Amino acid sequence: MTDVGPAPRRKRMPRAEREQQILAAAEEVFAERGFQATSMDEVSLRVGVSKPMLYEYFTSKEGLLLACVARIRADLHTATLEAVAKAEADGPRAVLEAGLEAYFDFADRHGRAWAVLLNESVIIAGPAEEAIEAIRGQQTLLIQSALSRWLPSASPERVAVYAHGLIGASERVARWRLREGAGIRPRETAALLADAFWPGFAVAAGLPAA
Amino acid sequence: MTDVGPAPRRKRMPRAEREQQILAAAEEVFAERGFQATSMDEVSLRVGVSKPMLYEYFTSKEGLLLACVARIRADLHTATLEAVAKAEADGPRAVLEAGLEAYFDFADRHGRAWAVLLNESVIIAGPAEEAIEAIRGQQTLLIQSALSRWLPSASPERVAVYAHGLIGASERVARWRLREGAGIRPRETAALLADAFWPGFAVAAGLPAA
DNA sequence: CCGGTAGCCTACTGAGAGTAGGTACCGAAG
DNA sequence: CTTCGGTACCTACTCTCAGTAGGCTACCGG
Repeated sequence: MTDVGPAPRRKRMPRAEREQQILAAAEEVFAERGFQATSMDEVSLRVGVSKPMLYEYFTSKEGLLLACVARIRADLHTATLEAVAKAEADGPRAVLEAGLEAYFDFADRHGRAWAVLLNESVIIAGPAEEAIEAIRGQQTLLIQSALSRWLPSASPERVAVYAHGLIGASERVARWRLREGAGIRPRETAALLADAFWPGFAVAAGLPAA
Repeated sequence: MTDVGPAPRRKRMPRAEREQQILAAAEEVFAERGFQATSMDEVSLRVGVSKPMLYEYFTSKEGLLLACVARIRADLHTATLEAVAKAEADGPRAVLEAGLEAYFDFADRHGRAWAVLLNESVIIAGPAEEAIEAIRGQQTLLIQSALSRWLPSASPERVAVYAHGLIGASERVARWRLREGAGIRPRETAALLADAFWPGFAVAAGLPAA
């Protein structure tokens, strides 16, 4: 029982920095174990900070998840925006493809973290569910606005269905790629999915489907 | 402290029947509260049976969820099959639309139970995740086989992407309908989503996109 | 050098998943 | 009718883990 002093006493650190550390650790653990099987004790252990800190900064386990989701979604959002902006000049079909490719690429790079944080582990039933849907809503809005620019004559319902359909399709295809190992690259996947949707968009816009 | 005997002693019942009772109650509670917030105690209370029974029959909380998922998925599967079979004579586009309509209709009828059991609450990270994906796989296979009949010249990757895309799109659109109240009927929703996908299918099949 | 506060901790409570180890009931064999 | 076996069922736990109460300490401005 050679007790070397009362406690190791971690180093102090400004709040913002600690928050980032915690988020990084939490993202890891969530990705490894999934939300359900993640324990706050393990996260705190991995950061090297005590549990009440996590609650101080993120209120609850769901809060912590939510913060992770918000962060990774924001990254996804900017990545997509960037890709889309670059393709803008090449016309709508190129934009669609670039957006999809950015998405699959992002999913590839973030592996299970992407799957857990943005899809499966969205367990929550209460207010957090709303919050997560709200975050997803940004993405939907982005697509909806792009769509209604290209399809000015389409009804709002049509635009909504197309936008949500596109998002759902992307998510599920990305998930499939993750699970099957999928020897098919983001670029080709994007092209295939664009093939599925583009003719529909073209028809709705009154253009030839080619 | 007027204790009226040691316990009310429920009625005995053959296993299969009890299992159905339990599944019904569990589906209710899962739908109301979501997986996370559902307690086995509450389920057992609602069935009027003690907790160890649930574990005897379903092994774990995840096992119970899984059984619910399997049951509701099976219902969905037969509903879809039926609708599709009826539309078979009217050609592929009709089949697509009928399948989608059956899906949205099913989601409408089962409300939150559908959302929780088939989408959001799929929390699980371990083997249960696999099991759930496997169940979903049936549906994917169904669509894939239909697709490869209509698009005999398409590569397997293309068929896979289209199939997963279609499923993802349906799920997300159904979810959107559920959340927004969506004053748009299953029939019209199906037509819109079919509009989104059909031209792509037609192009892939080498037909006019009309 | 002396508050004030922001970052941090130990040590608890309570809820709920899962289990050990029985008891009551029923049909069949003796 | 009685014992035997099996199946449905129960009470009363354990243990893990989210979340909290309450206090200590390092650092900064005055």
